[in-house]
Amino acid sequence: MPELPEVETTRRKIEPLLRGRVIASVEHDAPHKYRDTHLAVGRRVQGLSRRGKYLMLQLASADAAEDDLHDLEFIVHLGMTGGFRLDSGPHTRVTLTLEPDGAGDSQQLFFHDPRRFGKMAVVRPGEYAGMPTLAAMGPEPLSEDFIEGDFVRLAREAGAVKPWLLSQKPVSGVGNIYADESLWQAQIHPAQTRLTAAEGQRLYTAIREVMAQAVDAGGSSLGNGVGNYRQHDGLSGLFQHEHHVYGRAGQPCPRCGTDIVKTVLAQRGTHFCPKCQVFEERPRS
DNA sequence: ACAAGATCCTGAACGC
DNA sequence: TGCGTTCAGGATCTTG
Repeated sequence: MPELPEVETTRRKIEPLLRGRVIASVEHDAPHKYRDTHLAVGRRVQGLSRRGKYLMLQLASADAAEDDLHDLEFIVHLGMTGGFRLDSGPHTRVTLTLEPDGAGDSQQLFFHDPRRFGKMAVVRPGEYAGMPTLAAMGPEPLSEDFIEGDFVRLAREAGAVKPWLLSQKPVSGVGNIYADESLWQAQIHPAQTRLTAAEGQRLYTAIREVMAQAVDAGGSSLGNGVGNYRQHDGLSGLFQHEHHVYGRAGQPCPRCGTDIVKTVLAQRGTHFCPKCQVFEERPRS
């Protein structure tokens, strides 16, 4: 469920609750999904960062100064349905308890994850063996590391463009919703292979624009389904109101009025405009 | 090397 | 109302 905009929104919202606090306990079952969390106990959260759809809490010793380097990373992946909440509930999978800070701030944060696809692990900084997607993560779409020329060059050799984006290798953080939205904006068919330079440039720009707008809107919250993304305080994102194709099968394309089509590509629901996004056969030469 | 499929899970929505 | 089927925003491992 959560893609870059939802994970970034989560980061911004929970960082003030965690920064500077010492972790008193991390309680959960299913240790294979939440690895080495005991290493976080007694450590201070120096800050929260994000890579693609992964959140990482920087941990240092409890007596570390504010600007000391962290020596552990507490990595969180929200999976399809994970999110942090201020209250526990039937789908609470992990309970994070903080040492009192004397300011009366909340002492617990609950990781809620109905489908249990979320994962956590405490590792030494940068040690991402066992997390191949994170280890091979492409550049952040909203950073200076995301370079148009590099992206266009890679896209010329790529297979079907949507699965290629979902691999997280050409660029990080793009999931099913934002892949469909970016491809619609760039007017490229989701199954198109071997993008032209013009297509690659349009897609590069579209990804940056769509991601920036979605982050500004606090991400997308969809329907009432099990995977409905919510912020820790129960608030919804607003970007679902800006969707042009995702979840709009049978409704008119905002650009040309043709009915939006939904198909399945790489086992993912895929929405596009059959008139604006035309597939062209481009065999490997 | 790459693509396609199966797998991990649960619950909401839909059809009969 | 009740039951079975289908579907869901992701990552990863196996198979071809």
